Amino acid sequence: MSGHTIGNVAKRVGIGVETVRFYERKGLVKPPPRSPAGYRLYPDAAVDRLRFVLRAKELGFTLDQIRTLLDLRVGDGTSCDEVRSLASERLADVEDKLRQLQRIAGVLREVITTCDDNGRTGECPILDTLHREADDVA
Amino acid sequence: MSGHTIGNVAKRVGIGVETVRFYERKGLVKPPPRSPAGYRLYPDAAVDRLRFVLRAKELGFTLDQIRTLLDLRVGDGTSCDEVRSLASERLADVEDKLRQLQRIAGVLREVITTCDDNGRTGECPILDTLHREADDVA
DNA sequence: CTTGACCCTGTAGTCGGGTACGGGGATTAG
DNA sequence: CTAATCCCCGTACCCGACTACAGGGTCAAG
Repeated sequence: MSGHTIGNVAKRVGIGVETVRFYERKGLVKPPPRSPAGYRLYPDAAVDRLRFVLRAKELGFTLDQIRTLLDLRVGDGTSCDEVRSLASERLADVEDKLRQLQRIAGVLREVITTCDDNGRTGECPILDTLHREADDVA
Repeated sequence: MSGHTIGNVAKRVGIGVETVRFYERKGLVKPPPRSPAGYRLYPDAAVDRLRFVLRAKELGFTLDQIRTLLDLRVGDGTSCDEVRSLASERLADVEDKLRQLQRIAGVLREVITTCDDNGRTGECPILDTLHREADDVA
């Protein structure tokens, strides 16, 4: 009735049931209520939470970092100051990643258009571009 | 004379010598010339390349992906079309990551300012925000 | 000409993040 | 009723990315 089985949830987000249980052990999804027979019965929110985990993972966050991201909601024992400073730390990480990615995106665009113009790879100053990029950041 | 020893290079970029050799085995840095005694002697470019690897890793690229990024310069045997399509693929990845990160950054900023306004965590609709975010993306 | 800080090549161990059993109950379709 | 399919728990295994030896050569300082 109320709640999706683990297999159902797993299929929705495109991962295995083992992985969902693994994330539960790691504290990334909270243990859901159980059916009389002991089956996990997930609320809809669990699906969203799992999707969030997967996206964050794609972006290079570790499971630990993702947990602290999600734990920002703790609410009761934690002061707003703590939450804010945690969030600020994460925001700084994220903004740094954004800057780096924008550089890489720029380089790739340059590579692509440069290649467009002349037909041969030998003339594409790709590694040079990557080098300049690397120097800039260094 | 011409070239930095592995330890020197490793210290400059802030990793261990073992890791540099590991990256060489993985094809992320090309084998440098050797001294008569067999010591690796790296050109300055190697330092840049290593820094690039580290940044890319931070951004959630696997070592394999980073290698293909760096191999874009191959030049001789590869056609410009190949290079362009590789670069386009990577660019698509990168742009996707950028979008996701921008969302997360937005959520974090919202969390921070919301927390600013009222003093207590219980009132910060943080998980709600994360949820809305997750729903949007779904 | 020795001592200490490097370097070399292996190979083995670690850690994060899963993935795959094995043995056993629950549910549901026919 | 029974077979297929799902779920439970626990343990063991796997892969990517390091990290740490072991055993031995090199080099600059004193």
